Formats: sequence, structure tokens, C-alpha cells
Amino acid sequence: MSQSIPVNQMSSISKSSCQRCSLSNLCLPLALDSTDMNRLDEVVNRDRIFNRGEQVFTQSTPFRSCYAVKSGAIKTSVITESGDEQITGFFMPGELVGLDSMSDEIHASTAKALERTSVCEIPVEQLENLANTLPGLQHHMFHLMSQEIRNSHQLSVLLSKNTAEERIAALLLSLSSRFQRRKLSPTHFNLPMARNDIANFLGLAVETVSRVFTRFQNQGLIRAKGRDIELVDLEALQTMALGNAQP
Amino acid sequence: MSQSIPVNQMSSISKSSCQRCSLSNLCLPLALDSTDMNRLDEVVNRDRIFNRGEQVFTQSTPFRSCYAVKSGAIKTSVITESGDEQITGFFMPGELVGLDSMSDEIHASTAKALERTSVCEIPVEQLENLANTLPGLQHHMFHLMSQEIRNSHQLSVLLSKNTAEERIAALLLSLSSRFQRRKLSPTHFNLPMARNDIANFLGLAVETVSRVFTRFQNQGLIRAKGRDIELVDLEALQTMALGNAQP
DNA sequence: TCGTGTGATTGATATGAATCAACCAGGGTT
DNA sequence: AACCCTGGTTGATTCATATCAATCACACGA
Repeated sequence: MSQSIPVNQMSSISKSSCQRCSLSNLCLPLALDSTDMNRLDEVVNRDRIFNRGEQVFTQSTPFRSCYAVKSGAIKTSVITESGDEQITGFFMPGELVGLDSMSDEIHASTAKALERTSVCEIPVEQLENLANTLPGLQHHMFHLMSQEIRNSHQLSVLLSKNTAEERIAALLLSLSSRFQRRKLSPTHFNLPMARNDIANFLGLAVETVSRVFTRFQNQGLIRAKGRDIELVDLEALQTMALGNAQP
Repeated sequence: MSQSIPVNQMSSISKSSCQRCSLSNLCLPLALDSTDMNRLDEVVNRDRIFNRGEQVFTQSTPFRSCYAVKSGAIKTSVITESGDEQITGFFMPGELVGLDSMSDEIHASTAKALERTSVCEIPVEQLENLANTLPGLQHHMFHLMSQEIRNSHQLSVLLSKNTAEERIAALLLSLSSRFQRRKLSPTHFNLPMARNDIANFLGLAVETVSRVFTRFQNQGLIRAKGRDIELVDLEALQTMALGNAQP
């Protein structure tokens, strides 16, 4: 049921180019002029579609491409030696997946489509070559990768310093701002992921996530029905996400 | 007291070059031939020394360089809006600090010397230029940055899935393998950081760290006297670090 | 329409680690 | 020496969240 709404709002772009892509201001081409963009176009493998649950790539398999999300959503996770999964990120349209394996032989994580998802596949070998001739692209890659490091540090902070409520508030706000970036409503959206995924990502038990959602609802911070979420009191969520602020 | 042993074991290299640096196989030059290495040499600012507690760079200040540790040790941390610190990494000789800010205007974190530490300062602007002309260097930069992402993901796993004992075992083993990489004893070394730092890094209270150390000691896994650590039973530590392995 | 399964919620209980509180050891200073 | 100061250790208690257990709600296929 939740699947039909957010999907392929831009799937009409069939034989598209980076130039015409509505996400070009979020994705790789950001730093490129139009002639450079054409060169990027040539190496990008467009229109790869994955259904919910399908793997875009798999940990420990050879690494050849990273992927730009066009529509839908992707989660990445690492499987530990002891066998359990840790979700390391959620990726929304305009975001680049797979940077944790850049220039490595094999994938350091697994990427799975959370809903029907279309991506642009970007072969790394060619991306690296291109980055070598286009300084702007190289710079942008560095930028994206350092961003990724910071995101992960941010997650570490969340996991080691914040309560369940703070973590969930932070996640909701992160999603909110990412919807906003795409000119969608920052206060009313569909969660692309299950409660289970949220719990795993935030280092909590599912039950805790559930409880916090209902608590937030009772406090009038959000309205939640399944994956349909409305952020009612953004302010309150923001101060909550900040956590233990001592004056 | 703990300071005099590990420091400046290579500080005799005064007017050194990357070529002669004993860490060149760990650090940047890895992927470069000797002519390329000379070009790197020209941009590197060698022999910057920091005393224990001094900041190498500071969060929110302009970002211009990253730093390769030559001797000593560095911790990086982010300060959250609510004011508390989260250590995001420890950096030992041969490792590169500051990648989380690559190609950004300001530092995303603070780096502080844990003991008397010497570093090579590498101005990013010139590093980027160089990377543009030397494909091998660009590749290596991508490699280091994705490594950094994976490290951080690894930390997230520890923080969200593992017990205090498992976290500490994992940290000890990580340090062990890094000493080994430098041809030092993997089983007997001096911790460069205080218990406090360990606690912060691993998302624990100092008291917990202390307790686990003594517990490990009583179980005969380690011998610890202050910062002087001996790993007695590597095997046991390894299985412990793996955590909740279900057969 | 009825099972059947999966994801979500709610409640009761258990527990690992935080917190609070002393105390200790060693190093540096006066 | 006597002092303090910082970092480390140990013990008693508390608390947030996990775990265990049931129930619920909805979607789907037979």
C-alpha cells in the first residue's frame, strides 16, 4: 500500500541525460558545466530498476560501480562476522550509494532497495578516469566522500550519546530536511523504511521505536499511521534532537 | 612517564623526504613512484610538532590541510550542538588525519595530540592539484577516504551492537594490529590515550572501562598497569570482540 | 471468506551499564 | 614532607532500554 505513492515520480524521464535530470543539483553533476556533463552522461548506466527488497550490490562481491538514487530509497548495511546486520545509511533520490567501497576491490556493504527504486549506475573505473580529467568532478567526489564520513560520525554521536527519543527525533528531522531538499513536504511524508530498519539503524529494539512513536504521538509532536508520518511540532522535535543541552 | 617511550623514534629524520620516511609504505606515497614522490615532497610541510594536549586543528576553523602522523598519536572529536564531545578516531603513525573535511571550507572535527606528536602537514589545495595530475594519488586518496568511511561504520556497529567488553576487546585488537603494522609488538604496548578517551570513544562511562580492564586482567586476558598493556590471550580477545556469535 | 504471515503495538520483567559517591596512587609544586 | 590535582579504581544504587510474551491489524493467496 505504501508503495504506490512515492515511487517513480520522475520515472517519465526515460532516455534522459544528467542535464535534464531533476536531481542534477543534488547528484554528481553539481560541479560540472554542460560540456563536462555530457562526458559524465556517456559513462552513466541509466534506468536500472530494483524492486523492493532486491539487492543493488552485495557485501564482499566485486566492486565496479556506485549508484545514484533517482527515485525510491535504498538502505546500506554491513554484516558483522558474528552474523548480525547493522544498517549504515538510508539513501534518498539525489544521493550517491557505495562510496564506502571506492577504489576497493570488493563491496564493504550491501545495498538493498526499500521500495521500487531506480538508479543510475556509475562505473567507478570510468568515474575515476573522468575525475582525473575534470578537477571539478574530483573535488566533488572528495566532497561527497568527506560528507559521508561526517554523516557516519554523526551516527556514532547519536549512538553513543543520545537517548532513544533523541535518536528518533534526529532521524525524523534528517528525513524531513532531505524531503525538503527535493521540494517535497518536510512535514508530511512516507517513511521508506520499516520500524525494524529504523531500530537497527539507531541501535534500538523495534519495541522501543514503536513506543517512542506512540509517545511522540501522544505528546502531539507527530502524527503517525504506519509509514505515513506528519511532523506536527518541528520546534519541539528539534530541541529534542539536540538532546541533553545544559544551559 | 608514559611519554618518553613511543615518541620520536624517527625524529632523527630532520630534513627528510617522503622517500626516506619509514612510514612511506603506510602513508600517502604508497601508490607513487619516485619521481611522483618528489612532487609530493615539494608540497608537504614537514616537522610540525605538537605537545600533548595541543590542537592540530579545530572544529569550525578554516580547513586548509590534512596531516600525516609521523610519531605520537592524535585523537579527533566532534563537539555536538549540545556541547559534549565524541571522539571519532585515534590516529597513529602512518595514518592520515582530517579527511572528514576534505574539500570543505571548515574543519568538521578537532584534532588533538595525545602525546608529543610530529606530523607532516599536507595543504589540501595542492594535494588536490597533485591528485589531478597523478592518477595513482587520486586513487589512493579515494582509497583512504573510503577506508575512513568503513572505519566509522565499524565504530557504529560496535556502538550499537556490542557490549562494553566486546567494544574494549575490539579496540585493544585494533590498536594491536596497528602496532604490528609498524613492526612493533602487537602484544605489549603503551596506550596513547587515557581511560577517559577510551570511554568516550566507545560510548561508555570511564568507570565501566576501568571495570572491564580489571575483569580482563582477572580472567588472564591482559595485563594492564596504567597505560602499559600486555595482551596475554589474543585468541580469547578475538572471540570476545566478535561478540554474540551464535553457533 | 477464511486462514496465514508479517510488521507493529503494548505490557511485564530483567539487566547492563550509567550514575553517584568514595577512595586511591602517583607526580608535580610549594 | 605535606599538599594538591588529575586520572584511575571500586562499590552501591538507579534507570533506560532490551527481552520475553501476547495481541493486533492488515495484506495476500488459497
